[in-house]
Amino acid sequence: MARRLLAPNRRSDTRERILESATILFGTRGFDSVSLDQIAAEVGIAKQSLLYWFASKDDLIQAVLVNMAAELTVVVEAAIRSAPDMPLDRLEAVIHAVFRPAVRRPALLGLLRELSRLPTGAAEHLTEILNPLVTRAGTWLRTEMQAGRLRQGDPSLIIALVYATVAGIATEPEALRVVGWSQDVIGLRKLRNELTSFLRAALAP
Amino acid sequence: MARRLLAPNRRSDTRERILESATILFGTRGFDSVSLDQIAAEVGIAKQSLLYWFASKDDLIQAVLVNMAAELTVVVEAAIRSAPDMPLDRLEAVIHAVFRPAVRRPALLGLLRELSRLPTGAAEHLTEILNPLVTRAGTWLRTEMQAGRLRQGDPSLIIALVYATVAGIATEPEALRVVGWSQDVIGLRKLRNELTSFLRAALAP
DNA sequence: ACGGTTCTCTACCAAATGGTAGACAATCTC
DNA sequence: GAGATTGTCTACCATTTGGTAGAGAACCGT
Repeated sequence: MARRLLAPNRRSDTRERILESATILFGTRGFDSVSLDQIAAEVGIAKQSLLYWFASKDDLIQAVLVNMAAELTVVVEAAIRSAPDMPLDRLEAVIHAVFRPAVRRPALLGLLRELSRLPTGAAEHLTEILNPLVTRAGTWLRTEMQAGRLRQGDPSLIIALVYATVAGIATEPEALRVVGWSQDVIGLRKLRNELTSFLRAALAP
Repeated sequence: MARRLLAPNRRSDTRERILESATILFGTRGFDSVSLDQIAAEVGIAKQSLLYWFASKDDLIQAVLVNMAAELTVVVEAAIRSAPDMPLDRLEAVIHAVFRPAVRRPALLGLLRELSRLPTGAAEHLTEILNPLVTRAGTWLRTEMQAGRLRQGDPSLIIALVYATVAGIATEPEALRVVGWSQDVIGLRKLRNELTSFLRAALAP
């Protein structure tokens, strides 16, 4: 697992390309539904070359998950830092930030849905990365509520609402289609705008 | 596929037991991650007995989906009919109704998430069952809004919000755990209550 | 030029998967 | 009671899966 650290990687983006393809495939079709052969074919290499970079499928899954958590963290942290100071405006900025990767790479959030398919405890170390993010958002919301700049409520619900909406809708266009909704009825951008104005109405003090 | 219609089924609940086990397993772990052997073992029969009742895995999946759609329809329709007349109260009643199967059988809603893993068009006939449900809810919300009994907004968002929250949270306890939330922080019942009061705040005229 | 490292490949394997063929027992119909 | 139907099973099969063994090419520092 630390092999990569010992060897100076000369010039090979293979590992990154594998991670990228694996993220998309795993996120859209699930861990169990995607074979190493398919990922390798997508990257354009042989399966055994893939197994050179990642010792096993589990290894690859772990790497993909850590990658995803790090990427989400960067996006959200940046949004929080650079957002305006008014709580509702900042909330909107964060929501926009969360929606952005969802729009461009729905697979990223699809990975979160895949966590339940892992053996128990297999994603434990993700907690270290994602928990601070959620905790920080929660304490910020609570502070604003106590300061009277947001209506009282449960910060956890706000976060859960945003997460569920983005993850649930962004990664499930098929479920929406089956229900009879086209992308016109509830496309991602429209959904984002509706959600923010909705939260504004619900949270204005 | 019509074999069952020709033969009068004497006394055998095997088919129903298979459907029940398959619903739970498919809904929690996904179509591709569950083998016919596992389902058969859960029911307590041999795989070949399962294949006697359902000609193929695809057949079984289709049957499970139709079953799910019908069950959801019954629950929601009943809630709409027997709910009080005040729009916010009725909305709350419907939300409670949607949460009920999610609490007792999260797998039922988990099946909706699985739709995206099906080959394109494989779940087309589900539209006939589920679309009327969603359409009906949408027109009702719109009517109430136009009558001034609910604040103006996009009915689609309300429905999407409720669906995403229930489906996203109910069927993904693992994702919540990874983020660092225990069931205490955002258990289903608490979430349901928070969501309804939240919607009340946002939708009161 | 040479020995070692890095990287990709072909060939192969054991296990699991969806599915078929058909035997056998219980039950129903007449 | 005889024959057909219904339901469950054991045995088997072709394909796919994750993974191993090891050969060979390209590149490195010396």
